[in-house]
Amino acid sequence: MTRDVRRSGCPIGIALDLFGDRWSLLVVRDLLFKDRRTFGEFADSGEGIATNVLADRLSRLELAGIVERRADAADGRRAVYHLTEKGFALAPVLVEMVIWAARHEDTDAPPAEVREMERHRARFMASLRKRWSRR
Amino acid sequence: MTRDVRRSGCPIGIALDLFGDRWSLLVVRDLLFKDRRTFGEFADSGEGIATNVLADRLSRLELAGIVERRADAADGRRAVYHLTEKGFALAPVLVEMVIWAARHEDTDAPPAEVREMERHRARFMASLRKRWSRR
DNA sequence: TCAGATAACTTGCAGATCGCAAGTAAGATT
DNA sequence: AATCTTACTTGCGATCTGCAAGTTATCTGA
Repeated sequence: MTRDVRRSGCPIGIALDLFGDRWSLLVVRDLLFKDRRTFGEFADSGEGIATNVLADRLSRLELAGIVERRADAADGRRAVYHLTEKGFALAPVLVEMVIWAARHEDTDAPPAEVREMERHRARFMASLRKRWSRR
Repeated sequence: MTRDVRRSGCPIGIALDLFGDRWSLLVVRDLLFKDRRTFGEFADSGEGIATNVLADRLSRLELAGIVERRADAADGRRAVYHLTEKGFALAPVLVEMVIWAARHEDTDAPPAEVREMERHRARFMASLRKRWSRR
């Protein structure tokens, strides 16, 4: 991923500079919807990201201020990742992606949940924020 | 881009299989917000996509049913691309990306327009749909 | 009518990135 | 002390990207 230069001032271009690839948003998804927080949990999240690529994405996301890395006080080996406010603010993007994919592709998303997030976006966002805020 | 296999049933994973890269959503953006419709217009859209990559992305987007390619009746050289309904349905994803980037990065997006799309999402979507429907 | 232009790609190639397997280093567990 | 776990890093072949230069079909102006 060669995007160390910002190629335009277009907000979509800039966003894609930061997370326009196969993996970055999957990490954000893990942090937002699943309760995965560690390197190992991301690596085992089922889609088969290579560990070198995962390490690269985590450091890019951290550099972008989307993710924050904290050392685990209880276990010195462990690093715990969290979404920053800026990272959490990507939730609407992910929610719209889920709604889109659920409608137009064949997914595993439970239809009831998708309908809930679609019809009561604000309520759903509030519940996400609640979970996120006790990070 | 090697994503000819669907790696999971996760809606976000599936969405990223289809457009998780640096360029695909920029083509959708050009079709949705700018009025670019031809290969040459996409190629000259400023972010510097290589023509071989553009050709690849257009054919993938077409295969995914996001974009439709039509021969121009008036000019036999020209191909005109359009968003399908499925492609247009990505508008909320792009809108949320614009809002996110405008708030968290330094972009060229006019603040007034961003505020408009943020405070009156439904109205903004309706105006986009109107433009799109006379495609 | 025919010699350019033009549009939409395709090709070739070097360099960057990816996926995979196998390390490594530091800290925890037994 | 030996082993396990966790978070990475390294090496390498395969794939993808960016860049420049074609190619083909169609249009346009003299």
